[in-house]
Formats: sequence, C-alpha cells, structure tokens
Amino acid sequence: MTSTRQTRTVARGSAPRSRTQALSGEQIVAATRAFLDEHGFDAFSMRRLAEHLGVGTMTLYTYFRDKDELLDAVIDAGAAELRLPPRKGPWRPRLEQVLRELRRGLERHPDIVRLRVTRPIVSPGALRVGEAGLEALRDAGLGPREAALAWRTLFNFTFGFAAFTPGETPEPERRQARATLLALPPEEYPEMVALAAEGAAALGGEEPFEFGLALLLDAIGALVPPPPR
Amino acid sequence: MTSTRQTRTVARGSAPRSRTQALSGEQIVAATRAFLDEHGFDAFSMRRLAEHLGVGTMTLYTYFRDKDELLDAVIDAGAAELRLPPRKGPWRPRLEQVLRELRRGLERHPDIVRLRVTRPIVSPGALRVGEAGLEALRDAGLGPREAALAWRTLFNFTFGFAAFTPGETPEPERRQARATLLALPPEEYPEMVALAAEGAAALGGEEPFEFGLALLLDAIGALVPPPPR
DNA sequence: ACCTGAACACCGTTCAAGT
DNA sequence: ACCTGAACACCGTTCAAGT
Repeated sequence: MTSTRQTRTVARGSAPRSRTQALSGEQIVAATRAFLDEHGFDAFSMRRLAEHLGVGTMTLYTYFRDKDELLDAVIDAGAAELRLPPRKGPWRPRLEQVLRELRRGLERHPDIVRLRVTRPIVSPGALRVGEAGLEALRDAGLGPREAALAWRTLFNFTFGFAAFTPGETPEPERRQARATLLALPPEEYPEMVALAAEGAAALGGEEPFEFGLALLLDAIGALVPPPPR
Repeated sequence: MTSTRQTRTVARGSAPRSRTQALSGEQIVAATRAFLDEHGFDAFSMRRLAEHLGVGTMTLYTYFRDKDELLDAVIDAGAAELRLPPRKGPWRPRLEQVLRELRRGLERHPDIVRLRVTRPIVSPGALRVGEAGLEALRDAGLGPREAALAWRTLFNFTFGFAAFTPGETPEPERRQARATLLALPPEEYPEMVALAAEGAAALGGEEPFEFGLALLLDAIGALVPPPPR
C-alpha cells in the first residue's frame, strides 16, 4: 500500500523523479490500478497511462512487453492482496472465505474481468487462490480429481458472478429493463413477467451470491465421505 | 438458416445485389456471425465487416446505431436458435437441456462472451432462455424468489464456464502451463503441484461442466419441498 | 538499461453530401 | 431511406535514435 500511495503521487503531478531511476514496474502496475479504479477500463490506454505518469508512451514498454503483460501484472497484484485462510480448521468456512475474497477482488476491477478472460492465469499471486481452495476441498475429504472438479465449479460460479452481475446498474437502465420485462406477452413469458411484477429479478446485494455459494457448498458437503470410525 | 446461407453468399463474393435493397439488418447479423466464426473476435471490426460485405463502412450504420447494437443483435440471433424444452415433463432433464444448450450457444462464440459481459441482455431471444429455466424451477416446486436465485446461480455457473474455460488451448501453451505448475515450490503450493503431477488440472471435455451441473441440480433438488399428500 | 518522438497500420464514429 | 468517402480523434506497437 505504501507503493500505491507513492505511485499515486507520481501519477498525479509532475514531481521531479530521482535521476537514477524514473520508474519501476511496480509503480506502473500501481498507477494502472489507480487509473482503472478512477476512470474505468474503457478509458484505459497505454498512451493515457503514460501521460498520467508524465512519461513518454514508449517508456512503458521498457518494463512490459505489451499491454497484455501489464494487465497480467495488474491481475497478479490484485490476487496477491487477497486474504486467504491458513490450512487449518474446518473446510467450509475456509472455502467461504476464499470465494468471498475472490469475488471481492474481482469486483474491485470488474472491467478487467471482462478482458482477461481468455488466457489462463498462472501467475504466482493468482495460483495462491486456487491452492487455498484446493486445500480446503482436499481437507474436506475429496480425492484429487473430485477436488479439482469441485474447484472449477466454484471458481466458474464466482467468476461468472463477478463478470455477469451488473453491479451498479444506473437507475434509468434498471427501470428500462423492468419495463421491457413487464411489456412481454405473458402467454409466452409467464415466469419472466411474474418475476418482473414482483421485482424479484432485481435482487441485488450479497444475497444472490451467498445463495449460490451455500447451494454449492451444501452439494459438496454431500460428496464428502462420512468419517471412518 | 435460409437467411444465413443467403447472406454467406453476399458476404463471400461481389455478387451484384438487387437494386431495390442492397442489404438488410438480418444479412449483416448473419455475415457478422460468419465472420466471427471464421476469423475470431479480435479480427472483427466494422470496417472489415463492411469490406467483407462489399459495402462502404458507413452503410452498416444505416442498420445499427453502433457496434454494440450490432453485437447485441448477434447475441440475440444466437440465443433464438437454442433448442429449448417445452413446459412439460420432469424439471431436471428440462433444466439440463436449457443449460447444455446455453453452454453450447456460448461456446460457438466464445469471444463474444468476453465483451458483451457488462450490459444486461434483455432481447427477446435471450429472454427465452431465462424463461425456460425459470419455468423448470417453478415446476420443480420452488417459489418465485427461490427460483430466481437458483436461476442466477445456474446461469452464472454456465456463463462462467463458457467464458473462463480455455476451450482449445494450443498444445504448447498447455505444456507451458503444466511446466509452470510443476516448477512451483511444493511447500507453498502442495495441492497445485500434486494436481499438475497427475494431470488432473487439465481435465477437459464435457466432464467438468457436467460435474458442476449435477452438483447444482442435486442441491436444487434438495430444496424442493416433498410433494404434499 | 532506460527513455523518447515520429511513424505505421489500424480503430469507431461524425459529418456533409449524394441517390 | 439508403449509401458513401473524407475527416476526426483516437489506438498499440515498431523503429531508429538518443542518454
């Protein structure tokens, strides 16, 4: 966090940097995260980031091969900050913590989720999350293969949630969507219309995520073999 | 499908179009889908599509306000093609069909999933999918609120799966990822390393999706109140 | 090694103009 | 209404050059 504040300063003004070393990869990553938080992904570009940092665009390429590599580093930095549980204690609260933290991290940069979707993420920071999840599942008593399958299910659910839940839909769009649903022919879309009528489709906040998480953990609990005794 | 073939012809060559009407929105949508299937999302641009169609770039803007509107139409067309079950019969196989179809549709255009993630999708074609899913859940005996929550869980899982499962990772990258995992310090990443060692992380094909789907449907089945008698 | 401006090969979209 | 080329305000990245 010190590094974040430092870079914020660099990013904001035209403070004279030390003559020995103008920049560092970490500073660029921190500035990128600050930029994304402030202006959103659509506003982000290498040129704008460089301007923000008060350096020439091509300077960034001294530290990162290309834009993708920079974004990978941003993701890794975000993942490294998640507070993961140690390998002890009952599996279920541990798994809950891992997935809530993962979701929290993803929600901080929802725009990034959108783009970094295709390539596999194998940076050390990101792998910590998978490790913590797998450990909890193994400690629950699942075999390696079952644990891997269960982790992918949990991971995809959480990622899907972060990516496809419109976090802060502006009110006008929300009204519009609701009006669209209510205007549907009820013969063809009976359940959609019924849902819209009672406003249940607009369920927000933590509840939908927690509902799905509990559903999955219940199901995983049912897979666990009873303790031998 | 007739319209698809028609448009393919237009898209491919420089066949002289009728003088009365050069193009239609449907033709543009079909050409976009063909283009995406053939060249992928990264290669797609309004300019290239226009070139492909043999028209000026700005002609496309007669039919669609902007690129987003065109992509929305592409998604709607894809959703409209899914084969959804009628509202009869036992809920579980119906739900399985809805979600398998949804996944199939998303996998046809994996690149699109990536981009169209933020805005809510409320086109008629897309709503059919939600309607079919909700109907099955309601018929299973869930209340409207529970059904809505369960649907979102299933939907996010499936979307997450389509978006974050590297479908056809090229072999060299796959090897690379595996090597990275195996090179991790086993004290810090014991489960990751163990998984990589037995190749379980690379599980592909239908199994991971089916595993998660079964897990979720089991859990939903457990929510269903026993039939009153 | 670190930093740079100019140039290249692109974008989506606005505009003014044509039929 | 449908179609268009030119122009505008951008991109990411290569290159050749500077320190």
